[in-house]
Formats: sequence, structure tokens, C-alpha cells
Amino acid sequence: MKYRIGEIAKMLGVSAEAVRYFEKIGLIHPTRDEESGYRLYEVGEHNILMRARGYSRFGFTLAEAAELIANGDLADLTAALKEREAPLKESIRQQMLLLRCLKRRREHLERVCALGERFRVETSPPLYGVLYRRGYEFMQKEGMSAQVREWAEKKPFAEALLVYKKETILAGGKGYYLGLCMEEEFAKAFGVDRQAGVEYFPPRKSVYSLRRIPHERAVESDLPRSFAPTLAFLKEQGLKLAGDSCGRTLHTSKKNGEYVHYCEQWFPVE
Amino acid sequence: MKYRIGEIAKMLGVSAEAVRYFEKIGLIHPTRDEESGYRLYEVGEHNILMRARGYSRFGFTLAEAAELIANGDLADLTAALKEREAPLKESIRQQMLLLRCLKRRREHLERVCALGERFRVETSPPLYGVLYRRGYEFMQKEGMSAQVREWAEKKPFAEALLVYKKETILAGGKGYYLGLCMEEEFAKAFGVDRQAGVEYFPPRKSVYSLRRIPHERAVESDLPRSFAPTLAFLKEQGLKLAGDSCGRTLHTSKKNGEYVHYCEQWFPVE
DNA sequence: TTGCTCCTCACGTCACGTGAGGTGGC
DNA sequence: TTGCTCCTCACGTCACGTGAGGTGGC
Repeated sequence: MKYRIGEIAKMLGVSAEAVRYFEKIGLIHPTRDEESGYRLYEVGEHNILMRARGYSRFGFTLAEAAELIANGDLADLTAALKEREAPLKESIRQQMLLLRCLKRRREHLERVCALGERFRVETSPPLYGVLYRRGYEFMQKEGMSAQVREWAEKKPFAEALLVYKKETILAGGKGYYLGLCMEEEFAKAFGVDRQAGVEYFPPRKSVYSLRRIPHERAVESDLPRSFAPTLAFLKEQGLKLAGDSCGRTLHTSKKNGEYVHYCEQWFPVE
Repeated sequence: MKYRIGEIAKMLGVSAEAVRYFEKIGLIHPTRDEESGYRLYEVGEHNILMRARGYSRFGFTLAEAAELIANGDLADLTAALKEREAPLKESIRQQMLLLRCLKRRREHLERVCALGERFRVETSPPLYGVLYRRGYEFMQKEGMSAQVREWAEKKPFAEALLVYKKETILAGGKGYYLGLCMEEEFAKAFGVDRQAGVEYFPPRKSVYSLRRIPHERAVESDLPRSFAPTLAFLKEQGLKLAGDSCGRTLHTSKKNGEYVHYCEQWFPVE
């Protein structure tokens, strides 16, 4: 008994085009009906396609599956399966971390959006970070770009970090630093918490503010003005700035053709 | 300060070609050095690329990341992150099941390969299965192809099932059935254990045999011959065949241009 | 005749990688 | 001059999906 492509595709749960592709890469070699030119398949070919599908789900490419089926004995199969274990394990580890990160990020966004742009006093989260940019220029430190590259590869666990020095804030000055930071949990998971050159920002009683900073070019010139409400709030509450301020850029997007940065910032107080 | 493509690529940990691609899809719009034609980047563009990288790791395409950055506010970002949670969770669940399956399969292969083709008495594993093929033809049952399709999509958890009726074995006949089976753990995880039309093969005291069955065409004609050693072993041990035999095809590959099936079979005994 | 299935090309997807052949910068 | 960086095509990857335009089968 011979079957046409549609029947084979239906039994496999794939498209006829997919079955033609399996032929193209050499997994199967259906015969042809001389008159109609239709492809004709035997049950054995369905069998091979089932098997290849199973192997491809284990993470092999169809070419690798075809190779196992063409030339692999039980020992080859066993070895091939064993080789897939470590990458799959690692992928699961990464995805579990990613899910935690995704949830935390979303919950954090919901919390800060609900509270809006009002100031409030809270304890800042423990953060680890590296700085690589001062104002509009990359900083030139020994071996910096390798470290930044390493942290950049840890995105989205690594987030945009924004630091203002205490003196700058108080003096109404213009300097700021940009970098990458990680929450303590992830910094420890990736082992960057004890890396040389990494700064630790411990939890501190702080004034939290969420601001929309117009666009890149406006940051420096707007700095003194942007600090004014914060400084006013500190004064009103009888609080004193007690150190450098760190924060994260939660998102960046265009408004009326210009980039706007959604920045949260913790201003430590005594 | 303007930077060239190599510097930006290095800070991001990607290739220059990747940075050009980010421009092509409209994430960034570097200016050009009029004389050399070199692309020139500002730190803000590095910033955008970092952000896009983070979003793409969360599972967004670069186009989606670009859209979030071009038009998404904090609420859009929050909603987009939330939408990623369920698929990521599901992916983790699938991969954890897959890892268990991969390990079990590999360990089983190691065990049976170590013992080789000797007969032995053991308890068969509990299996759930559907039959869809008798000899060289698909069976025509009501709604069968939908069920087979469903099981085929569960590959590699679903494995090739081979069933011989007791009468066939004893009479030296030629019939056999092919289908898909799942180990109890996976059948329960996918909820197919209580599906209509699914057969249950309970654990039974059995004679286990691992055979290499030459090729598709040889199966039927070789059947009586292939059962002979098993029947001889049963007789020698004073055992009596007590029911239909089920088994799995562990692998299929070519030897000298012909397919060979590596089949394990449990012959239940009293 | 109608509706379905099948055929072959060719091009698209996603995020780039890989040459090929040529130029700028120190 | 040398070695490095950059440029623009164009084509490849992986497992197919999507038409376009045409034919076979009942």
C-alpha cells in the first residue's frame, strides 16, 4: 500500500511542504506515480519521519537526525543523547533565572507605576554594578571594555545603572555616570558579586523618585533643575542627603520624536 | 564624542555586522563621516542597543524590542513583559520533561546495550499506547488519524510501539501492530492515560529480548523465524507465554543500505 | 464542472555569519 | 608599505511557510 503526501502529512501532524522538505534533506526518498507525478510513500517512510521528529525534539538538527538514522548504531545514539544533556540542563537553568527576572521586573514596574511620580522614603535594594560611561563619553579604564562586554552579555539580568555623586547633586552640578547593575540574587548567581572593579550599593534608607528625563542631550543641562524637586522634598521632610545616588533606567522610548528615559533613583538619607 | 562601529560592537560584545543589522531594522540611525563613509555612533545609540538586547533576551524579536523602544511607555512594557511569562513557564515545563525523558532514554539504552542480546526474565514497564498500523498498512479507525497526530506531536515522549498477539507468536503467524507508546510518567503528565482508545500495558513478569530486525520488508516473512529463539528460551526455562507481547523500537538505522530496527520486546510469562 | 489535492518554482522568515572585492587611517 | 578597520554587495543558515501559476483525480 502506498500513500500520498497529504495522508503522510496528516498522520505526522505536519504540512505537506514539511514532508517535501524532509525529502529534500535526504531523510526519505519517496517513489513517484509515473502518470501524475505525485509522490508515493510507504509506511516505512512514515516511520522514519516519526523517528526523526523525536530526535529533532531532543535538540538535534534534522541533518543530525538524518545522520543518526543513516549511520548511527545504538552506541552512537546513546552518545548523542548524552551530549544533549548538559546543554539542555544549562538552558533550563537560564530560563528559570530568566523567568524570575521577568516576574520581578514586571512586579517592580507595576509597583512603581501605581505609586507614580510621588517621592517616598524607602530602603533601596542591594545592587552590584560597574560604571563605564561618564556623561557622553565612555570611560577609559584598564580592561574595562572586557568587563562591560561580560556584563552586557548578562542582559537582561544586568540593567542600566545611573549614578550621581552627592557633591554634584548638592552643588547643582552636571556630572553623572552610567553603567550596568544587577540585583544581589542575580549577581550571586552569575558570580559577579566578588569581581574586581564591581561596586556594591548596599540597601539604605532613601528617598525614591521616578522621573521621566527628556532626552539624552537634555540630561546634563537639565540636571540642576531636575534635582530641585527632590532637594525641596528633602528639605520639607527635614532629611539630609547622605551619599551618592544610584538608580536604574526602567525603559527608554520616544515621545514626539525624542527619547525619554524612565529613571528611578534612590537618594540616600540619614 | 563619536564612536566607530568596532568600538560600539566591542562594548556590546557583538560583531560589527550585528551592529549594521540593528541599523537595518531601524533600531538606531548612526550618522556618517562624510569623508570616509564610516558610521559614527553616539553613546545614546549604544544605550539603545543595550536595552534592545535585554528585551530580546526576554523573548521579544528585535522588531518587537524596536517597537517598545520607539512607541512603548511603561504600561506597554509592563504588559509586554507579562505576556512573556506564560510561554516561558510552559517552555521550562517542557524542557524539564524533555530532560527527564532524555536521561531515562540514555540510561535505558546503556542498560540494554550492556546486557546485549541475551534473554532474561524481568518485569515489563507500565506503558500506554495507541495502535495505528497493522503490517504494512495504516489501520482505518474512526477518528484515528487525529489521535495519532496528537500522539505524534508528543514525540519524543511518545515512542514507537510494536505489538504481537499471543496467538500469532504461538502459531508462527505473520501479523504485527505498530503504534506509539508512552511511559506511565509521561502519559500522566500529558493526560493521555485516560484518553479513549488508549491501551494500557501493565507491568508483567516477562522475557525481555533485544533484537535487530533486518528491514521493513523482512519483518513479516522473518517473523516466525525471529520468534524461534524466544520460544526456545521459554521452553528451556519451563515458562509459558501468557499474553500479547509489546515492545519498543529503540532506534532505526541503515546497515549496508538496508534499514535495521533495534527492537526490544517483552513476552509476558506466567 | 467543482472542489480538492498535488506539482514546481521562487521568495520570505530571523538574526545575523561569511566571504569577495575594495577603500580609509595611522 | 603594512596591518587594521571599515565599506557594500550577495549569498548562506534552519525548518519550513506563503503565494503564483498550473495540473491530476473523483
